[in-house]
Amino acid sequence: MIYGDMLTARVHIFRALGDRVRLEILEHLKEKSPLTVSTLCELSGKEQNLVSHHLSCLKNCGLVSSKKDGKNVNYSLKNKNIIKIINLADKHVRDILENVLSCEVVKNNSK
Amino acid sequence: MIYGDMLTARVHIFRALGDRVRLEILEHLKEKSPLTVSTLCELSGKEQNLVSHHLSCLKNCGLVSSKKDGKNVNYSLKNKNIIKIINLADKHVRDILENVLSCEVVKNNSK
DNA sequence: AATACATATCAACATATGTTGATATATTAT
DNA sequence: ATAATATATCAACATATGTTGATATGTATT
Repeated sequence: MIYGDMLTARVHIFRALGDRVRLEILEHLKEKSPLTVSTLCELSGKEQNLVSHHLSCLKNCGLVSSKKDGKNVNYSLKNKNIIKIINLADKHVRDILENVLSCEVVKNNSK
Repeated sequence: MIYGDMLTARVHIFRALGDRVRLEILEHLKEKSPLTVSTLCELSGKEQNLVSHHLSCLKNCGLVSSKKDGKNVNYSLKNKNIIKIINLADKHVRDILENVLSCEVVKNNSK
C-alpha cells in the first residue's frame, strides 16, 4: 500500500489542478512561458489579487516556477510532466465521450 | 485556446482525484478489481454511506465502473488511463523532491 | 411473507475553498 | 524623496464539499 505522505501529496497536486482559474493559467503558460502576473490577468480577465493567489498555489504545488525581473515576476510551467498529466486527463474525457457515443441503445434510436 | 466544456471536464476529473478517500478507493481497486462496496469499506475503514457516496462521484467522472451481482455491486477501475494519471502525479511529486534535494545551498550546508 | 443483508440516498452540519476589497511590499521612474 | 507600477497578502464573505446519521431501495434467505 501507498505511504500516507505520498497520498497527501497526490491529493494536493490534483486539488491544485482541480480549479478552473488555475487550469486557465496553466493553459496560457502552456501556450507561452514565461508570462508576468499582469499579462496573465489580461489574458484571463481576472483580478490581479486572484491571479496572484492562484499562482502561489500553483507554485506551492510545484506546477509553476517564478523568477523576479525588476518589478515583474515571470511565471513558467515547472516542467513538461504537467502537460502530460493534463493531456491524459483530456484523453480520459474523450474516452468517456466515446463510451457514451458507442452506447447501443442510443445508436439504435438515432438511426 | 481550449473549449470551455473541455476545461470544465478537466476540472471535474481533477476534483474527483483530489480527495483522499477517493484516492484510497482507487488505490485498492488498482491492487485488485473488482471489489464490492462492503469490501472497500473494510479495506478503507470508512462507513458504508461515505464509500458509496465517493464511489458515485468516481463513477460520474468515469473513473470506475460498476456491475451489479445479486445484492452486491462490484466496482472496477474504468481503464488503465487512470493509473497512468496517478503515476504521472507521483512522478511529479518525486521530481519536486529531487529539486529540493538538489538545492545547492542545502547541499553545501549539509556537507 | 418476513427478515437480514448490501447498497444508495437524503438532510444537516462542519469545514475547506474561491472570491472580493483593501492594504502592504517592492521596484522603477520622475 | 515622491509617485507610479507590479505583485503579494490579509480579512471577510459566499459557496462548495466532505462527513455523519438516518432512511430508503433492492436482493437473497428462512
